[in-house]
Amino acid sequence: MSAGIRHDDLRRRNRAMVISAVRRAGQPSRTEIASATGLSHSTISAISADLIGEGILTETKGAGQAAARRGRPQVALELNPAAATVIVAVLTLNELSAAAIDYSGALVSEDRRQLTTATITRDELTSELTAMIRRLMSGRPSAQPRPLRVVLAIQGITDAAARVMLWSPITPHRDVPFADILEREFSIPATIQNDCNMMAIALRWRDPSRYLENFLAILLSHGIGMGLVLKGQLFSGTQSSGCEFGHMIHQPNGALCRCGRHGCVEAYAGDYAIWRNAVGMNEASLPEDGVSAADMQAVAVRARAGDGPEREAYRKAGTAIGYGIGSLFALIDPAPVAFVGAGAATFDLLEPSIRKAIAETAGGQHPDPIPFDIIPDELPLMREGCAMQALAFVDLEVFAAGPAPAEGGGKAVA
Amino acid sequence: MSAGIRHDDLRRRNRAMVISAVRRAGQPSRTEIASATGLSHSTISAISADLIGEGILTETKGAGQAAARRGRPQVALELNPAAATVIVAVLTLNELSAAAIDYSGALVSEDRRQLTTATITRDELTSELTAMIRRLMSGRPSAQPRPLRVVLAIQGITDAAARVMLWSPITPHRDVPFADILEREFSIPATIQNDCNMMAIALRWRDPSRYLENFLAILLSHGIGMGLVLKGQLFSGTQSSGCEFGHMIHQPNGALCRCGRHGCVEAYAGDYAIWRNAVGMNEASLPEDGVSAADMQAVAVRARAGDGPEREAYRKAGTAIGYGIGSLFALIDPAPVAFVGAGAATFDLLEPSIRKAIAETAGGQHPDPIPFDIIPDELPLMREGCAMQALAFVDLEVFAAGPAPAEGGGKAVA
DNA sequence: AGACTTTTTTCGAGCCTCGAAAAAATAGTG
DNA sequence: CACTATTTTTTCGAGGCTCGAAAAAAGTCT
Repeated sequence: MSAGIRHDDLRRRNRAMVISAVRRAGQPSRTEIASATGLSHSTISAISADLIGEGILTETKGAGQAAARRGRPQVALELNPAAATVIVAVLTLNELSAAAIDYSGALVSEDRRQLTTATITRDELTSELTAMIRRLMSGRPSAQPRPLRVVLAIQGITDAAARVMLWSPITPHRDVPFADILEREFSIPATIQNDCNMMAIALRWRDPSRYLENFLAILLSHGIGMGLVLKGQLFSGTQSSGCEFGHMIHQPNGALCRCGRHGCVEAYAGDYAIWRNAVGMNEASLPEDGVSAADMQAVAVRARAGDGPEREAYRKAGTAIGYGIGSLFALIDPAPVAFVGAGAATFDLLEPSIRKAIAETAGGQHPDPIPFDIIPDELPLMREGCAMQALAFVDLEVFAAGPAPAEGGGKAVA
Repeated sequence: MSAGIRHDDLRRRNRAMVISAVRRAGQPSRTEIASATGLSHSTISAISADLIGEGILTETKGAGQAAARRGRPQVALELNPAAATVIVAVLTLNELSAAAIDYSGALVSEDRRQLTTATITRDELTSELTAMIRRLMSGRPSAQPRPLRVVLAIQGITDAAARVMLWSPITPHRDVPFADILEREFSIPATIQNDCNMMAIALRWRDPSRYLENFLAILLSHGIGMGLVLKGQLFSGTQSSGCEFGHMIHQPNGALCRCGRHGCVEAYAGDYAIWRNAVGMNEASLPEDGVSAADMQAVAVRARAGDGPEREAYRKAGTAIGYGIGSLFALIDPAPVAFVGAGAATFDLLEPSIRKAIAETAGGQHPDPIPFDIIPDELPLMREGCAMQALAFVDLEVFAAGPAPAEGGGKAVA
C-alpha cells in the first residue's frame, strides 16, 4: 500500500516526533522527550540542537519550576512562538471571523464581522474573506514572521482533499474552491475544513484526559453536525468531509428536513424542527424564514415551565439524537460525547430522552453511562481546532523537513 | 502518539514492504518491486537476497512468460510456499471447519464437521475445535513446516484485541477466550476474528479493482452482519469487533429483534424477520425454533410468484437494509457493497426496495448508482479472509523481523 | 559475432541512530 | 568550602542502512 521508508525519511519523521512531543508536553526536557518518543538521548540531543539552531525550539530561560532535585537540572525546551504564524478563519451563519496565531498557539490578533451569508454573492463572500485575512497579515508586528498556513472552517461539506466547499447550509453557493482562492491570493498553503471536525480537534487539545482516542463532538444549532475521532484519528468520509450525522435517517418517511429528504435526525433536532413541533406546525413543511435565537429561547422557557407541546418538541429532538447516537455506537462502540453550540444550552431538556433512546439501542448495552459534556460557545472551539490543524501542518510538513538547503534569507542554520 | 523510528526498525519495515509487494503482485521482478515500493534497486537487491537466503522468497524457475523483450530478462520472485503454514478455522451455525494453508495461500488440507452449536457445551465446543486443528497439524506432510499462526472466524462479537468471543448468536456461551485457549493448546499465536470482517479482507484480495479502498460486505443470513473497509483499513469498533450494522435502529420502537431490542435492521431483514412477516406473525414476538433453509426457500418461491405478504416481507427487509446503508453512507460516503450469504440468493427480491430506500437518504444523493455484488456462498470467503489475515501476520510480525540471531535449527542464513 | 538494451549486483559515500563515556551542573555533606 | 553523589546533556566512535554510479550479467536484434 504505502511507500517504503527512504533513508532521508528517517530524520524527517524523528524531527516530527520531537516537535510534536514538545507541542503536546509544553515545556519538556530532553530527557522527557527521549522517554516520550522512545528514541535515545543522543538522538534527541542532536535533533533538538538542530531545531534550536533553526529557531523552531528555544530553551526556556524562565526556569519556571525550581525542581530542587539532586543532579544537573533539566533544561526545558519549548516551541519558539516567533518560528511561524498561521491564519485561521471561521465562517458561520451571518458571521465571519479570523485570527493570527503564533507558533506556540497563542492569539496574535483577531477580527470578526457580520455578514448576511444567505444572500451575499459569491464574489462578495470571497472578497470579504480575503480582505479580512489581508488586514490581519498587514497589521502584524514586524517581529512576527510571515504566515505559513491558512485554515478556514465552514459549516458544511468539503471534499476529502479539504480544498473545496461542496455544500453549505448557510449559503446557496456550491463548489467554492476556497483553498485555491486563498492560495492564489496569499501564496500560502490553505485548506478548508468542516467546522465540527475542528471542534473535535480542539477538544482533544483542551482535555486529552477525556477526549483522547475515541469521542464525538455534536453541534446542536440550526442544523446538527458532528466531528468524530476514532483511534486517535479524525474520522472523515472517503470522498467528502463526511460524518453527516444530522442526516442519518431517524424515522423513515418522517418529518421534512431542510435538505429536502424526510426523517433525518436534523428534521427533529435542528432549531427549526424543534420550533416547528413546538408551535404545532405541520412536519411536512419548513419555517419560511428560519428561526431566530429569541424564538428558540422563548420555546425553551415554555418547555421548562411545564408539560406541553414545547417540552414534547424537545423530547422528540432528544429521541432523534439518542437513536442516532445509538445507531452510531452500534458501529463504533460507545464513546464520550461533547454537545456544542447554542442548542447545548437547552441540554437539560434533551438529556433524558437522549439517554432513554440510547439505552434502547445496541450502543446502550454497555454498563457505564456515556459521559456527556456541554459546551454552549462553539466559536472559540472551532478557532482552536483550526489553529491546531494549521500548526500541525507546519510541524509536520514544513519544519520536520528541515531547513531548505539553498540560499539564506530567513532562519540561518546558526 | 506513536513511537519514533529506531534505526533497526528501518530494515524491518522495508523487508515488510518487499514481502507485501510480492504477496500482492504474485511474481514480480526486483525492478517491479523497486518501483512499487519506491525504494532503490540496490536496496531491493539486498533485501531480496536476504529473503531468498532465509527461504522466504524463491526465484521462479518456471519462467512463466517469455517476455521476449530486449535486454536482460527479469527474474520473477515469489513467496516460497514451504516458508510457513497457517491454520484457519471458521465457526458458523451448526458447522465447524478448518484448513491448513501454505505460505503462498494455497490450501494444504481441510476438514469440516457438523455440530449443534446452540446446545453444545463450552468444553465440547473448545475440544471439538482443538481436536480438528490437531488432526490438521499431525496429518500434514513432513515437508510442510510447523504452523505459525491460527486465525478463527466466528459469527459474533470479539474484543478489540481479537482474543475473546464476547457474544455470538449461535451459542449461548459468552466471553470465551478462544485465543488464549488455542495459544495454550498449540503454542502458536492465535486471534479470533469476526466473520464479516474476514469476508471484507477476502474481497479485497479477490478483486482489488473493485474492493480496494472503501467498501462494505454485508452478510444476509439468520442475522445481518457487516465488514467495512475504509481508506484501505479494516474498520473495527474501538472496544469490540464493532460494525453491528444489523443492530442500527431502523424503526424506533419497531419490530422485536433477536437481540431483545426493538426496531433493529435485523428485526426486518434477518431470515426470521422475513419469515415472520411472510406468515403474518406478530412483530412483537419471535419464531420459537428459528427458521429452516427450506422454509425460507418456500417463502422466496411465493414471493417471486406474485404480490402478497411474502413479497411485502422482502420489500420491508430491503427497505430496512437500504435505510441502514443510507444512514451509514451519510457518515462515510457511498461505497461498493457486496451482499454475501444465503440471503443474497434472494437479492432480486430485495434490490428494488434497497435502492429505493438508499435514494431517499443522504447517501443516495450521489450521481452514480452504488455498485452491488452478490456472493451467496460465504464460507470460502471467510476462509480466504482468515488465511490472508494469518499470512499478513506472518509477513509483518515474523518474517519482516528477520532471522532470529541465536542458534540454528530452522532456516539458516545461507 | 558484435552492438544494444535492460536487469541485477557491487561498491563506496553519506546519514542516522545507538551505546558508552565524558562533561556539565547542581544538591547534599562534613 | 571542598568534595562527593546524582542527574542531565553532549561527545564520539561504531555499526547499519539506503543511495547513486558503475560494473556485470543475460538476453535480443542486426
